[in-house]
Amino acid sequence: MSEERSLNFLEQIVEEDIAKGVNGGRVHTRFPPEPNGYLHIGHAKSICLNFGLAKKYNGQTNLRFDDTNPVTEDTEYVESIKEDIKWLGYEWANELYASDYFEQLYQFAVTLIQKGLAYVDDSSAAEIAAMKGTPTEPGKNSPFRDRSVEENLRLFTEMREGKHPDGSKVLRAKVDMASPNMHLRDPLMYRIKHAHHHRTGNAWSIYPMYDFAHGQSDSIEHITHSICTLEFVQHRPLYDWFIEQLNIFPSHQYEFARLNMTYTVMSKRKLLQLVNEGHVTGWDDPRMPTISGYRRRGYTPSSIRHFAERIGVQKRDNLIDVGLLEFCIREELNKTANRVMAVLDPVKLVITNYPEGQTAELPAENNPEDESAGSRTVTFSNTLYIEREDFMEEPPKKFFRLGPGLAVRLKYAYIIKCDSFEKDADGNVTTIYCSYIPESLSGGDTSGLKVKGTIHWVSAAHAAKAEVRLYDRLFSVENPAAEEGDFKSFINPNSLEVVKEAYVEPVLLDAKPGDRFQFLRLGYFCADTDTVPGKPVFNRTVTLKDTWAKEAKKG
RNA sequence: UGUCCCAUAGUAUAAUGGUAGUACGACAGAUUUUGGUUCUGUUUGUCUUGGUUCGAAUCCAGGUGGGACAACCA
Repeated sequence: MSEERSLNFLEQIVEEDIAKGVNGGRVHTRFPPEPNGYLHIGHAKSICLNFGLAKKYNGQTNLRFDDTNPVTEDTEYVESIKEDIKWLGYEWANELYASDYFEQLYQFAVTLIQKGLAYVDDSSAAEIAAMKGTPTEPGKNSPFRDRSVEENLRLFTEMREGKHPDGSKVLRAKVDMASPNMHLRDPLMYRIKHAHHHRTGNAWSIYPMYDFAHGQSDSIEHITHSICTLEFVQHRPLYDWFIEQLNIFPSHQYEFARLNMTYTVMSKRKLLQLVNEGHVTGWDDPRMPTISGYRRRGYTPSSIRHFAERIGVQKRDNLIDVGLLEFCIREELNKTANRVMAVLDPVKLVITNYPEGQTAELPAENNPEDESAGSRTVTFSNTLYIEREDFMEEPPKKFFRLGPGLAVRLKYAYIIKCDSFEKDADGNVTTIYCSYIPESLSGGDTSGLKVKGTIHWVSAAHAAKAEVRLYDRLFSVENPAAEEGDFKSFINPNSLEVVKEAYVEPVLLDAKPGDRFQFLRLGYFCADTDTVPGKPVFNRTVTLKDTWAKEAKKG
């Protein structure tokens, strides 16, 4: 019965540790965001990894905000991050903040000073950078490197007391200015910032650097497996150094490759730019790769979790095809979304042999993949709207839709044949005239006729109106971050098309924000938060697979 | 002229010294009252050169290629 699935490299590490009895077999992970932006799909990978690992091995996961830089952080971000994690379906064991440990971290720093392993440096940022050397040249010792323990203690106390201005002093670890690892060249531990912190207010005028806070925070929480992305590989020796010198709980860090996805960008800095410069409407714009963006777009938590599972985890750089994410949401929505008819680009169709004013309520199944979804009725009449795209004046050979002399089935209704059509002065088709076959009604077809195509429609007199927002990829190149020049110059100008008045089945008037549907033959749509009673707004989550579009493109 | 990480179909990811498999994509066909879904089939891969071994994607060495590191950011 056991499912034979191979383990990813993190699961292997955890299983080996459990087998060896490391930490008594305990597994405790954490997800450590900085509250300076919204979570994106790359964070979702990390969340699924950290929470998923703990869940699988009966462990726990902390949510810890690494809030060590008061000037970029905000409670708005804290709240959005918590909401997104919950929405993804995960529960944290403890909600914690690096700022909870500020006093403890301060004491750690004092301990290092006392051991002669940290010193106050009065050099400017530029001087420190200059003395740092380069990756291929060793650095130089700071002239302040050999201050006495007493002087260091006094100055560090004064820094805490706010007696020195921003930038005038820092506390550095005394490691090795000649180390080939840049992060070991006397890294900064504390800097002076007379800034208001979202949780500690004005209590502190010094704040620990990430490198001095992160590893010890994991240690304080007794995190067993500290999982992060590849760029921190070379920081690990420093974290291990602090842990060893302070003789505290040895958390171990393991690194994986961050998620990259085609046709999008995945850095908070770039996403912030898109928001601030108005290229999108906000962090939750449905075109954004943020979790809140995907939520608004109509993605489900499970589709994102399945995506995270399918992409796997490794240490090599990757660029995942966004098509895989789309596959994951289609796969789910195909089974769960009710079908409904909507015409986005309408053209009028008149059935000349169907009595004017007569109507019929025709049964329509809600979901062919799920019988329990039941059925509804749709109103039929002699005047309909169909999709403009479903009619061609001079159709090519394999066009299985409407054209002069061609026949199609109207979904849930009759087979019709096109007799004629009218155009306006500009050459646009204005009305299509058809005749219907009375014996061909769906469910009781005795006509013996076979048609290749079935199209969707709505009755002109009975249709409701809705706004529909059609989204396409935000960038027009596969890997905007890798292109030369400003990534914003690769923004897809057609990433959003708004249909102000689409004609839809009246049932959609009752749609509530978050409700998901398949608009037959068009795609999956989700009622937007802008929806108000009687005036629905729909976001296109993803199109259906369209083999005809592909065929047509081939020409 | 440094240190570290990495290298398997188009994209991801397995195979943990013993038959190179899976998913997505692509292509072809069947089914279909959604050109959807479903089903069947096809296609394409171990960066390179040596070494160890009865046997190497896997272990070792050299090369090549990609990535990371010089924020008082995280």
